[in-house]
Parts: sequence; structure tokens; C-alpha cells
Amino acid sequence: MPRAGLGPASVTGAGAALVDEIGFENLSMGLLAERLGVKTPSLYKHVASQADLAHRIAVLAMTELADAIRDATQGRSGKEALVAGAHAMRTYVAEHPGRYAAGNAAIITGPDDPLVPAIGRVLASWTAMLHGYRLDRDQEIHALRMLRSILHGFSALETIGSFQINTDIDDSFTWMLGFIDQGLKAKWPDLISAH
Amino acid sequence: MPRAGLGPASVTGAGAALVDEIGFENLSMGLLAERLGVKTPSLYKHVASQADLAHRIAVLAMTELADAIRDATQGRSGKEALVAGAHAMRTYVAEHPGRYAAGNAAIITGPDDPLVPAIGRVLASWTAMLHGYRLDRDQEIHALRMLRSILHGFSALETIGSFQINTDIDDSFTWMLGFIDQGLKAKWPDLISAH
DNA sequence: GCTAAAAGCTAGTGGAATTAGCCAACCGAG
DNA sequence: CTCGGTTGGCTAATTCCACTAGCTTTTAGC
Repeated sequence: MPRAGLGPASVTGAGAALVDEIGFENLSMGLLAERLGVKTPSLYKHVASQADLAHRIAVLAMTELADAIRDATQGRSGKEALVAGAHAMRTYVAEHPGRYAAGNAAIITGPDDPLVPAIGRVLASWTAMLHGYRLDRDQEIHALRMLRSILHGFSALETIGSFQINTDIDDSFTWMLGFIDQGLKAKWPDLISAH
Repeated sequence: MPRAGLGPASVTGAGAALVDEIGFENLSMGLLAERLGVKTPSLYKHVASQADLAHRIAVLAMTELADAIRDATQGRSGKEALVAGAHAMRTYVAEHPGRYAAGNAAIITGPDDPLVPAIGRVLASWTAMLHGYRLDRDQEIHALRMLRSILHGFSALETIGSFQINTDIDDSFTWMLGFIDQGLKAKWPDLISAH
């Protein structure tokens, strides 16, 4: 009965790799155990439950995503930073759809949930990038929400194969970022009251 | 042993109501049976499986969503149509999160899947609305994808409670639609090559 | 080497989806 | 009105999965 040398981190990592292959909704303890060359109950020595495992994958995903966006936007500004960050996120979601789904499915358990700072770092990167457009405070919040909506929505629709293949999806993504960049540069004085 | 008077449609409808309450991922045959005052196996006289039930809920959702958007945009154009349609969609998702999740989780089983025309009607409504902005063909496809991304992303993030409460979410939604409207009216000659 | 914690295993338990097969309720034709 | 077939409900059983209990072996520290 040799030991497999597992731990919370390696189990989480293997789980993350697994959900990227089979989809987050198909995650099962039995399958993960098989991948690790171990019987199902052994996993419970390292993670408390399947929900706990999913939560750990979520934290891993948000941390990795934050790093990817930070690295991409580092040293850039304006449209360059927007495009690089957006591209990094789209690539990350495309390569790790299961992890990303785990990140979205996760619920924050309390104020000391490690998911909170992980998500916070993602938001901080976007906020820093948007600062380059010199919007006023309210607009910046709106712009941040819009940006998150667009990037999340695009990646989500792309992942489930919801775009037809007539026109290239990369082109649409590029066009969309150009659209956002142009709009953010325009800075209308009071967009909300416009009718 | 009196009969409950069920059928595929009533089971699907009850299932849709149920997932809106408890979340699509928590759907179970046992819970639905209980709601209908019937034992679990009885449901299989009306739907083939839980997957079949989920698929039927998805078709219902996309059909209802298409109707809502069509009704809202009917007789309007430009920003009015955009705002009315977007508002209709956001409201629908907010009121029927489980159905909408079912619609996104569903996979198209074949060319005669009723989900295909249902989704087609949603897309047709958006396309008709965008026609008012008189974009050229390529741009219209990009704009359609962007619109879907934004609306889906915003609703998805809102549903999972991903927006903080500092600034009003309605304001952000309105601001976002103004942003999109302005950008679509601008019609840059060649946005893709812009650097 | 000895001991105690950690990590693996086997053997359940309980819940959920699904199937088989029975029996009562309905419905149309005589 | 009744009779026979179809339909829709039920109970019982199966399977699969998450999870727990309790045993055993490895391993790290002394």
C-alpha cells in the first residue's frame, strides 16, 4: 500500500485539470480518484467534500486569471492594455473552461474566504487599466461593470459554442474591443440623462 | 388513486417554475414530483429523463425570451428599441433565472431540435433592432455578438450577485446601453484596422 | 527502533435517477 | 351502459455517487 503523495494542492490541481477536460458540471470524486491512482474515499483526507474541492478550484482559477490579466496589462496603457488584458482573459477561459466555470459557480462563504482577495485582484487589474481612460468615478464603475459583462459574456457564449461560424470570432472580439476603446475615449459629459 | 392530469407541457411548466425558485443546478425529479403531488417514477410517463426535462425547459425559456424581446422592440427603433429589448431581456432573466440557465446549459441535439428556431427567433429580434443603426453587414454581425455578450454577461453576473452594491446596478445598465447606442451611431469606417 | 499522526483501504449508508412491472382510471365503440 | 385497450399512476428494485466509519500501513520525529 504505497502512498500517493497527495495533498490539498495536488488534488485541487488535478481536479482543475479534470474539469477543464470533462466540464465542471461533470466533476465527480470517483473520476478524480481514478486519475490520481487512488480510491475515492482517500480524497477526503485532503479535501472536505466535493463542494470544498470545487471551491478550491475556484480560488485557483481566479488567482491564475488575476495573474494572467496583470501580466498582460503590465507596462501597457490605453487600448494596448485593454486589448492585452481582454485577450489574456479570453485565452485563459478558452484553455481552462472548467476552472473558470468553477470560479463562477463558487459562492463566497465568509469574509475570510480566499476567493474574495482573488476576485479582488481581477477587479483591481481592470480598474487600473480603466484609469488610463481618465473617466470620472461613477463612469469608471459603470465602465468596469460593462467590461466585465462583455468579457464574461463573450467567453461564456464562445465556450458553449453559441456563435455561428460564418464570420470569424477573433474578428468580432477585436472589433468589440475597438468599439469599447473608442467609446471610452469619447467620454460624453452625461450619458445617463441622454435620451 | 385519482389522476393528476399531467402532461409533458404541465410537467415542463412546473419544472420551469421550480428551477426559477431553487436554481437550475438543484433540479431533481423527486422535488418536482413532490410539487406536482405525485411520486417520482410517474414523471417518466411524461418526460423521458431529467435531461429531456431540462431540454424542454430550455426550449420554453428561449421561446418566452424571444416573445418578450419581440414584444418590447415592436414598433420602436434606434435607442428606444435597444433599451426596451435589453430591459425586457434583463427582466426576463431576473424573474426566471433557472429557465434562463437551462437555456444556456442546453445542447442542440440535431437539426430538428425545437431549440434551434427558438434561439433563432431571439437572434432575429436583435438583428431587426440593429438594422435601425444601418451598419454594414460585417459590422452588424460583430455588433450582434457584442450585444449578446453584454446582455448575457450582465445578466449572468447580476444573477450570481457578482456586482457590488456601492453604485446602483440599474444605473450601470442604463449607462451601458447609452454607451452602446452612442457607439453604434458613430459607425467608424474601419474599426478593425484602427490601432 | 518506537510511537503517533497521516494517508490509504474496505465496507457500508443514504439519496437520486432510472427501469420493470402491476393495477386503476379513463375513453371510445358497441 | 359496459367492455377493452390505452394511459397514468404506483411499489419495488437497481445502479451510481457522495460521503462516513473504522482498520491498517506508512512515515516522520525522537
